[in-house]
This record gives sequence, C-alpha cells and structure tokens, in this order.
Amino acid sequence: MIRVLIAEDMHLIRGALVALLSRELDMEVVAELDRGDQVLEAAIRTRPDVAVLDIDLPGMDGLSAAEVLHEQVPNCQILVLTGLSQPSHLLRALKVHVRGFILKDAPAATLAQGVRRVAIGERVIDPDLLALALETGESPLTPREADVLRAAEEGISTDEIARTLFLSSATVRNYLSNAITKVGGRNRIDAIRIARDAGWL
Amino acid sequence: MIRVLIAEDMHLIRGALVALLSRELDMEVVAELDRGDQVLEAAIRTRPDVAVLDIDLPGMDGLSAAEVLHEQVPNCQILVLTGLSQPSHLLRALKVHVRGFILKDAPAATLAQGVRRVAIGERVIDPDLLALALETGESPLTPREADVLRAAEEGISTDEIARTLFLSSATVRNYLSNAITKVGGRNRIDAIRIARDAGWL
DNA sequence: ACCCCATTGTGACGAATGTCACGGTCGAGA
DNA sequence: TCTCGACCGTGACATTCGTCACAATGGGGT
Repeated sequence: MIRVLIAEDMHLIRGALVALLSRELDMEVVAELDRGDQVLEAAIRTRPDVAVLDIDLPGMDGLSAAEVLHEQVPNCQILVLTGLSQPSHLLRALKVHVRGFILKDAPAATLAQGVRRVAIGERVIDPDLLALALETGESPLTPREADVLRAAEEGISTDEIARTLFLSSATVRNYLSNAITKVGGRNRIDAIRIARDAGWL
Repeated sequence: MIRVLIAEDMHLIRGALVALLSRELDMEVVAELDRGDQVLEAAIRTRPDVAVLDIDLPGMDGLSAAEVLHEQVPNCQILVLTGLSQPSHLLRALKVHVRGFILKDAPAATLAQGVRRVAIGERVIDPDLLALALETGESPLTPREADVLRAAEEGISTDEIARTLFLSSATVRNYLSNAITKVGGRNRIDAIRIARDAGWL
C-alpha cells in the first residue's frame, strides 16, 4: 500500500484528486492539506511514501516545502503538480530533489502511475517540459535586476522604484536597461512579460 | 438521475472531477470534453441536465460555449467553474444565463451540491464573489481603449500598436492616456495591471 | 595579487511617453 | 432634429524612459 500525502490549495481540486487516487487499490491518501507550511508536520505525523505537492500553495510554496521535506523526511518521495509549465520551476524542482513533475493537463491516469513510479524511486518528468526548461535555461538577470523588474511589474514609476529599493533613479534606469537588453525585450513592458513567462521573476 | 456534462481542459483535473461526481449516487457523467467548441455537439448528443464548464477552454471559452448552449439546448442548466475570481467573468456569465458559478477553491462538496441545485433551477453563486463583481463593476474602457491596452500588454511600442490597429501613433497615445486616467493608473504598465486584474481585457 | 562581475552612482542625449487643447465624422437615442 | 459619446486625428509641451560612457567599491575565484 502506497501512503500518499496531498497538498493542493483549491479545495475542489484537492477533493477531486483524492477521489481519483482513492479509486486506486494500491494506494491510500493519508493526509490532505491546503497550505505549504503544514506539509512537514503532516509528513512527520503520517509518514507518507509519496508527497504530491502543488507548486502554488499559500504559506510556503510547494518547492520550498519539498526542500525541507527532503531534508527532514528523506524517504518520502516528492511529486510536484503544476498548472503552468514554467521552465524555471522545473529547474528549481530538480535542485531540491523532486522525483516527479506532472502538469495538470496530463492524462488522468498519469497521476496514479506517477505516484507508483516515484514510490519505487524512479523519476517522472514530462520530456517536452524538460526540453523546454533546458532551452529556456536559468535567469540571465542578476538578483538586483530581477528586483527592479519585479518592482516595475507593479506599475510604479522609476523613482518610486528607486525609493522602495533605496537606489538612485538613474541606477534604476540602468538596471532596467540591462534587464531589457538581457532578456531581449523592446521596453520594460516587454521585458516584464518575457521574464514573467520564463519564470525569472 | 442527473445527467452531467463536464468540460475542463486540464486532463488530470477533469479526470479528478469525474471521479468526484461519480461517487455521487444521484448523478452520472454522460460526457467529458477538453474543448469549448465540442460542447454543443456533445450536449445535443447526450442531452445532459447540467453542463459544468470551465471558463478557460481551448477552441471556445466556457462563457461563449454557455451562450450557444443556452440557445440551442435551453433545458440544460449551466454551471461555470473558474480558478481565478475575475469579477467581469461573473458579470458576463450572468448575461448568458449561467445558473451557477463556482470557484475551484470552494469546498469539494460544493460542486455536487451545486450540480443538484442548478439541476432544479436554483442559482448557485458565491456571495463574496458577487459582491466583488458588483463593486468592481463593468469596464470603464471603450472598446478601442481596451484594444490599445491589450496591444500595449504585448510590450510593443506605441507606433507598432498604431500600425497593428491602423491608427495614428498620436491617437494611440491619446487612448492610452484616457485608459490610464479611467482605471486610475500611474502609467501604462499600471493601467495594464489594473485592467487585467479586473478582467477588463 | 589579480581579474571578473555585481552593485551603485553621475551626466548627458535622443526617443518615447503622458497630457492637454482642439477639431472633425458618425451612429444611437431623446 | 439635435445631442451625446465613441472614434480618429493634429500639434505642442513637459516628463519619463532607454541608452551610453564612465567611475568607484567590494566580494569571489584563479
């Protein structure tokens, strides 16, 4: 019997996923949560074989939860579930020893099969997504450039960005100029869109 | 027996929703689809009592599908499912005679209950979301202003927008200026963000 | 010790942007 | 018919933005 923990914030979806896995005779759902910061506690208490984590959880995101989970409960295999195919998420997931990475638009049978495969230590990663991740690569932005882009995303003006980040407004313009060049955008809006789509923010 | 049609593009979620509803003894899933433009054909063929439509479907969005469905198969009640709580979606849903509007982070029991209630002609709408929708209201933007904002969202420059919309670049600047003022933004980025969050694009 | 790069800043320049005033056409309603 | 608002445009203006050259500091590697 494979013991499964599920963390997914949308109640309806979580209930539906539990219903899906409950039909499988060789697995049982031993914990279901809606917050990332409850994952560790629940895993210690219920000792699941596999943790199915949504990326986008309140409290603590799924990948951070995966990181602490891997350290504290190393024999629990982790399978990450995500709606968007953001390449950077996969890269980060691999760094924190996630064994499986499944998109929500994968066929329904994939989840149960994925749970079985990560339970025996195999990796389960969509080849298309992996290729996309390798192609997109890591962020070309320095931490500060990413900060400035994130601030610009809010729609605030250059010198408001400067004030919130304690920079000169000229410096902010320089960082934005660098960021625009690096990501290949035409202006800050383009750069924000490109960086967000690639998951670099 | 309540006959249910389900349209949801993410396979895994769709399978899970089917699993959830299949546990209910008083309903059966007679059709499951992943495209909006297949809804009408499937509804005519399977004659469901209730159609559960995701908003965000490929081919034809859920609300457009709801519209044609209401005209062609009027005794099929429609329940819309959405992940984001964009007020404008609810407003449009009400216009096309949708009976129910459920968020994906509602409790799992809500869906089956919602299906039962719309099946007997009741309305099922989250009161919080309704309040938010009435508060946000309809878009203050004229169609053309919305066009220009949508184009600006792509990150292209003002005169590229002008070329794609066959306008003078000065006119584009005027529309953007109007839009920025109307939505209460500080610049075009702010206006794009505000309008997108409100669902006005 | 040296180099590389992130970080932060200045000054300057042209281009893009945001705002305003103004005028015209056209279709929908009062 | 007349008015109103959406639509489209011009011209002008100040401001912001994007880019460049240049310089100083400081942490990490080789």
